[in-house]
Amino acid sequence: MSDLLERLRERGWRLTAQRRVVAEVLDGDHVHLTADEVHARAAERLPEISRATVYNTLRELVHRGEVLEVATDGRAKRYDPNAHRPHHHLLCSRCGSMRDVRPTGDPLADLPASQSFGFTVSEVEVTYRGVCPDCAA
Amino acid sequence: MSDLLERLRERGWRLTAQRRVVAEVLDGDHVHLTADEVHARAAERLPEISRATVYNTLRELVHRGEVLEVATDGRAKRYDPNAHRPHHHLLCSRCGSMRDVRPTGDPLADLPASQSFGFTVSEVEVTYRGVCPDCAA
DNA sequence: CCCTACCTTGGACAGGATCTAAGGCAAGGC
DNA sequence: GCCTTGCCTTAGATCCTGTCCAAGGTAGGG
Ligand SMILES: [Mn+2]
Ligand SMILES: [Mn+2]
Ligand SMILES: [Zn+2]
Ligand SMILES: [Zn+2]
Repeated sequence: MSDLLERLRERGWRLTAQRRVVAEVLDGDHVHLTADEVHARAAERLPEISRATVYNTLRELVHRGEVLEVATDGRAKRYDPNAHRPHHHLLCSRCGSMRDVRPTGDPLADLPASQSFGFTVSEVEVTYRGVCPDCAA
Repeated sequence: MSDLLERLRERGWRLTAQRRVVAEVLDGDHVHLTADEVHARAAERLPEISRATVYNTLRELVHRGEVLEVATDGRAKRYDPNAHRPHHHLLCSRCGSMRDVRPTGDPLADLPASQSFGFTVSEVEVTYRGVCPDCAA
């Protein structure tokens, strides 16, 4: 993730301790943390970091395409560092845990022109719902 | 929609004027209203109806499977009376308007077992994003 | 080492949605 | 028809997520 910070710094981003810990927290596979979870984990390393800064940093990382923002139902949005390899999600309807999945096939191609209603369609998001092994036990 | 009310009454639902107007407002194709929009339209017919009752009624209709609840990013949830014919959505990323779509193919079948992570997968939701004709103009 | 534009901070604020306690009313039983 | 009772509705408080603000702090180019 440090190459991410380096990349952003070259684009004029100031490298602060707060941004560094947020980036460090957002690392790994199948990571889908809420803003408050990011804040809690960042605060373990940098206790004085504020909620506002976490929100600001997440918003900018999303805006620059480095982090994905995933809305799940009524709950808080989740932040996903795995933004560079497109993927979809498998969501446990009991506990809310998420896994990354890469289904076969191209859903974008499955939308016939007769169903486009004049929209310029650019993106498709697929969410599978089910019960995870832990919740099924 | 009156058969819906009749069905619910038989299951012990009290038939009140408030519930009737909410059900009347939620009728038609491509209908995806927010709770406040439902409230506004219901209030045209029944001015004293409260926001709380609209929320209560919507929650119960969703819980009984008569109305779909669709979460769109950061905005308010939308309520969709077209719950009995499964479908997916095409969402304008500018204005938030939605259309019902029925893509070809079965995305559930596109999730290989190797990608299921032990989940019991029961449902899939596909959201196409784009720009609607009005917003493109 | 300075300067300044950018960044961080706590707290106020806003919108969506839920909860509460008090009074209202649908509908079954007489 | 009218009572009764338990469900329903209501206004307003409250909660949660996320944004905004004004004041002070600091990264990093010169
Ligand atoms: Mn992911
Ligand atoms: Mn729909
Ligand atoms: Zn689970
Ligand atoms: Zn639009």
